[in-house]
Amino acid sequence: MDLSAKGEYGILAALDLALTRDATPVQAKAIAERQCIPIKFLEHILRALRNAGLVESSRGIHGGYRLAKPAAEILVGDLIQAVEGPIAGTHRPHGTRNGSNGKSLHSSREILIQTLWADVQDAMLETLNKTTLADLCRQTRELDEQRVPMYHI
Amino acid sequence: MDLSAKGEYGILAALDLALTRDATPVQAKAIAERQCIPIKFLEHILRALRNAGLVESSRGIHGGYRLAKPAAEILVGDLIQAVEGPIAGTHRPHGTRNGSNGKSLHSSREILIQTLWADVQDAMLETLNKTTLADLCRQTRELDEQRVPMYHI
DNA sequence: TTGAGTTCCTATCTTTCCTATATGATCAGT
DNA sequence: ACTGATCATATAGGAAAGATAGGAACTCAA
Repeated sequence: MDLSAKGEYGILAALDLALTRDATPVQAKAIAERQCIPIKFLEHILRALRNAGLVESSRGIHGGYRLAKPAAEILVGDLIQAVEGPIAGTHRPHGTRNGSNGKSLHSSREILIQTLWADVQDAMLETLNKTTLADLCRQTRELDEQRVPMYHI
Repeated sequence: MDLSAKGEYGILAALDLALTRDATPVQAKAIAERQCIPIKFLEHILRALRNAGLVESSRGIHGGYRLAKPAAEILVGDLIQAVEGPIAGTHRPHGTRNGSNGKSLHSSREILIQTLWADVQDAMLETLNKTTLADLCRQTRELDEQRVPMYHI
């Protein structure tokens, strides 16, 4: 039950955009270098974020990416789902593969498990949606403040 | 974020053991047929459940499996973790792969994400542990009672 | 208009993990 | 000793994840 690389990259990329408050858009290349993400892989992730309406892009010589809304309005669950696909509603119990007959003898047990797992997914989503991108920004700055001064003394 | 076949099979197998109140142990073959699980695959799962101390086995001609404790004391989270490995404490952020130097520049962001995901795992586990095997038994019987009578009218 | 730099898109490759199977060893009872 | 079950390890096959390749489309500046 690990977080996928895709998911982690998505959060890191969005966090990078949120922390880089700049007039000009941020280029994928810059994000890739700062966050140590393979550039070609990052392009897919940024496209997913863009298709989900979380990020805007502009092309051409001074192109790049920026957040489509304030960081406080972007939930971590939005980022994960944009990149990894929807969390809920994808589970097909192993008995539902027969296309023709809808008999499904074991359905009661499978409905049970399906419901149980739906609860798990809800809990995951709820937890992810407790944190906004703005929260992550603040926490990042707090952590950095605790660390960087160590090297200045 | 689907439930793996392993996880589903594990729950189904345990549920089968719990519902089959019998003096003699239940054989893997019987479980496999009832729950539509490939027998050889089921053997792995039953072994995992046994190693976790959730199930007891006896060999020989009248061998088979039975629950090692009352169904009310077996949590669904126990079943899942027995079969799929521990849910928490496995995540390695993608920057922690360098064996030698412990500099880890991006550590603040990665610690952040790691903490966030730990919360998600906790939420999953908490949800899974809200239900015991005995609960699943009761729910199964309730669902079956609602269904079977339909065919008797 | 041309060229450079960027995003956008599709396809492919590589690796890892999941599912399932195969084979045989080990054990218990008749 | 024979039968029928669990136990253990190895491995095949396929799906998914991770990463890469190549070029089309677009924007702006010189």
